[in-house]
Amino acid sequence: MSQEFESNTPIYMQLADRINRRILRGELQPGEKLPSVRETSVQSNVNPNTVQRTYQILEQSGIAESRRGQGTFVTEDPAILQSMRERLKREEIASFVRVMKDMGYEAQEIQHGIQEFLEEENES
Amino acid sequence: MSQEFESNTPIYMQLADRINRRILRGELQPGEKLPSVRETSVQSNVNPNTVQRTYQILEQSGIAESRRGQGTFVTEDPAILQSMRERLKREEIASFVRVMKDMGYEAQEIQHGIQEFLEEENES
DNA sequence: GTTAGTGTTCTAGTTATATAGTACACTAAT
DNA sequence: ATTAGTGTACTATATAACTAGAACACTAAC
Repeated sequence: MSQEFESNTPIYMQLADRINRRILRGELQPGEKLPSVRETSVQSNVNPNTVQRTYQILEQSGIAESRRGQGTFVTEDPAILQSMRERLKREEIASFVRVMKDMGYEAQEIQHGIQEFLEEENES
Repeated sequence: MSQEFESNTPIYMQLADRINRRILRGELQPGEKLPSVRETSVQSNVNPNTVQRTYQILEQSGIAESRRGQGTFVTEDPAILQSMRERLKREEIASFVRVMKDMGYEAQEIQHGIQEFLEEENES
């Protein structure tokens, strides 16, 4: 159970990221109910308050919806999920490319590095 | 001058990253002297103590060397720079790929996404 | 209307970070 | 020897972020 958390970034953000990705990759379906604040709190071994902040973030970003007395649910709107998936994809790529170029790598080297890595990963 | 700092990560780390990358991309040459703690403090508008921590990190990672009474210098050893460059490259790629796969993207989509991004970037 | 389950809010404490100020240690030049 | 310039170390303080704990508010089911 309960994966560990890194110390450098806030737990509620790490938790939000994890849930976000589970939704984006379809592991959690649109309209599906997330575990309650308290249940997640126990399972992840963090304070309910921390989970609450996580759910608050998920709601603000539009990917989930909290209904008092009922629970927190993945948004029903597949368009939101799709656009968020595209946006995050682009952001991740942009950030990655920026760092690589900042280290002095050119476009071709970046592409080649990725390709090489993916091939190696595939072999093992 | 003095670029701004983000609030989420420690200033001394952001500063270390910046200098690190300037070294890796050759903007700061092996053996070159970095500005003194106090000078950087003024230029970046942060406390000397914060700069000191930055330089301490750079020294611990082996990319720079501090000599009491003289200053802090980029390492003379090109092998260190080269291996560090390779290591960071690989780490960045691995981290990027992990996140992308975590969002549900397959190898091919990742490569394609990168390619697309780089082409767009080239046009503008 | 009572209860169990849910999200929400509030107050306080802990910790990490940054800063401030001062003093020390060493080097090179004069 | 003195001086100016450098890195280093220490203590104390302020502030913001994170976490903890408890209480509140709402909903659905019985």
